[in-house]
Amino acid sequence: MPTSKDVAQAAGVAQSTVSYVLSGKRPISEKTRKKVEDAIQQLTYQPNAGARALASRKTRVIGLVIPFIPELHMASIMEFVSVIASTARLYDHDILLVTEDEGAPGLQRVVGQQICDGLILMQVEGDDERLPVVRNLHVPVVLIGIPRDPSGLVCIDADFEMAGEQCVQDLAAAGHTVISVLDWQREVVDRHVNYVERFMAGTNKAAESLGVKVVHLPGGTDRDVIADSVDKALAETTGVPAFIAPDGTAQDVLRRALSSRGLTPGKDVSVIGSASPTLAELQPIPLSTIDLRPAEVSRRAVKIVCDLLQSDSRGPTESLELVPTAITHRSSTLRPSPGA
Amino acid sequence: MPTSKDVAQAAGVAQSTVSYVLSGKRPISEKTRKKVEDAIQQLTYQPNAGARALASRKTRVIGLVIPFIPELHMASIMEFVSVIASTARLYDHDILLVTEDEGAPGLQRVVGQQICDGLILMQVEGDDERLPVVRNLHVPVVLIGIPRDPSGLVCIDADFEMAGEQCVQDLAAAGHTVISVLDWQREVVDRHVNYVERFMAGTNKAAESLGVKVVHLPGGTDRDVIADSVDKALAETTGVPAFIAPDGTAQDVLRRALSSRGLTPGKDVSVIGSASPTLAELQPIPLSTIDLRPAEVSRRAVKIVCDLLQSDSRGPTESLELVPTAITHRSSTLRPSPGA
DNA sequence: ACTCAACGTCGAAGCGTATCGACGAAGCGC
DNA sequence: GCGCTTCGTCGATACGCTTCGACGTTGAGT
Repeated sequence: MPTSKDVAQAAGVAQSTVSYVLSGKRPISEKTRKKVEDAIQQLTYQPNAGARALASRKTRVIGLVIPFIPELHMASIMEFVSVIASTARLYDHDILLVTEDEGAPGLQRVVGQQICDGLILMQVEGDDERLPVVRNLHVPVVLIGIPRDPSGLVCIDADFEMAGEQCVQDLAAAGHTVISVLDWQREVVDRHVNYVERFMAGTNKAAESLGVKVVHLPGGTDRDVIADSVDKALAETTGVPAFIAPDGTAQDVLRRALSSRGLTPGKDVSVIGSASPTLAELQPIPLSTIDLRPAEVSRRAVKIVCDLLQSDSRGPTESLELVPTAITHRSSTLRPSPGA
Repeated sequence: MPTSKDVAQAAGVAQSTVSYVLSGKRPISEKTRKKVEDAIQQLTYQPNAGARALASRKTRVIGLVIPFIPELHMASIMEFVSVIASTARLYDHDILLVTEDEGAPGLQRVVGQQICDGLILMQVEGDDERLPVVRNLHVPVVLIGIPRDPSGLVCIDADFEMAGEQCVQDLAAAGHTVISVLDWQREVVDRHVNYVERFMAGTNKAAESLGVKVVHLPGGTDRDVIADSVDKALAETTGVPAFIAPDGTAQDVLRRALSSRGLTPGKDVSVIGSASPTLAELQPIPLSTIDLRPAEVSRRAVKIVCDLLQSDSRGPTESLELVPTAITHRSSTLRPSPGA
């Protein structure tokens, strides 16, 4: 592998000049720049990341802590991961995977060994055990998800409360007076993942202001649980029943339960699921969805870390961003009745 | 951040001694080792990755090239990613994400800048444009998937041919004489991903030796396509129909098409889907599955790279490993009739 | 014509680790 | 008791880059 010294030699300049051509941190004459760039081309020189990191104290790597619990909707997690990795490249950074099972020590490891310049944590719980550690890490950390106490932390997430409101408003506008909301899986609820509560709060708020009734029911992927929830919902409803299934994993089971009871979404029942535009395409039926904007959340998370990295802010930072959500109508919900 | 020099000072030894304590590459007396380890503890010393990489010419990082095309079954991709990351830690390595859209230049980048010591590529196509580059990279590369010409490459994958055989054998044993196989999505088939062909070959081979009929039909997630395929299959079948859906994305749509025709899996139709044990749990019905062993494939891929890394083999290596698959019976298939 | 400020380039000093050769101290056989 | 190996430690150097201070060169201003 050629080094910058080889390039310097080939171009007839000093090694430091090569470095300045690459970094642009000092003015270089057009003539010299050309000589150096030609030499780089010819030798197919690429700077050594280790040496660069050692000298500059920047690795240009961001650690991404990913969850893998089957109860989460993996397709959507993957969308986060993928967009985060692509976006990081736009900022000339790379992504290092850290699995959630490494826990807090894992964070200390990658930061302590200076493998990463910053971190992004996914699936942050209400009282995440890693939070105290995060607060004391001297590198930028962005949380995807809002913990119970976000003080001293930088957080971003979809606006789940808005999402809840939008779903209820939408169904109310279509004439539904009783709306059933399937909860996330027990495993998720029990972790006090804050978005569950925010979503539910949104549905309640909208229900109150619109004078409709919202019924919360157990969700998940267990067939019997869902069947039970559906039966309860049907019992509570006089008109056309409506369901909101914000948890991606519950959608298939719900659809199945409805269809086995002879109910067709968009005809004798309304269903709003959750999916990004990308994933909605793959649904077995044209599902009306609430888009929780995983791609946008991912992009912003990366931007925030990179901005913090650049501003080199060592002081404690704190911020909270909520990304607006949006409903997309497909044929699984009733149209608003103009007469209503 | 403390350095090894600080540790040396605190322990009253030379810096090189600290290094030898950590690496174990030279004998160290019990007394000295203890002093050094205490100092490390006290200072919470962690070696600097950049400096280590620079001096040792090893980064302890493996690049993982991930696909993100919606047509793939993302939940299963995520299972690969997650297991690969965890396994890498067992070998004291980390995983750097490289997205597929960086293409061949992306590989040259991470290897050229010496960000990684080795690579794992997922979703390798039959005539992958990256193969010529891979052959000339002077680092270990493991492909998950088998290209058309695997010469000079190290490949691993599930044994899709075995999987195809097992599915057909199983359904034949349950008394089915006509078996319909849903193909992968067009987008996947058109990329000549080799596992598609291997799976189909397996089904044909078994069909021939068992004297049953295998019908190949278009798959994917398009409702109309699947509906069409189901109708064709039903027309071809006299007894109880049987379906194999090796592509995870097609399963939901297939189930829906069957149920809307009044067919119940395990009763008047047999269905074998594809899922790892982890993911099978989350299916809306107890689906009999072919397990394509993503976790095992992942573990072995990591092991192979790490072994190659250790043996430091610069010479061209070539190998091909197939991981045996297995069928798990749940209630979506008929039981073998003892009288048959 | 002379001063002074850019401008462009160079040399050298680190950054923190791994590793090689050297060297004193023991332990062995004869 | 002598030379010899083995053990345990040290000092020095190399790894490839960034960055700082220094220095020669121009061109503008007076």
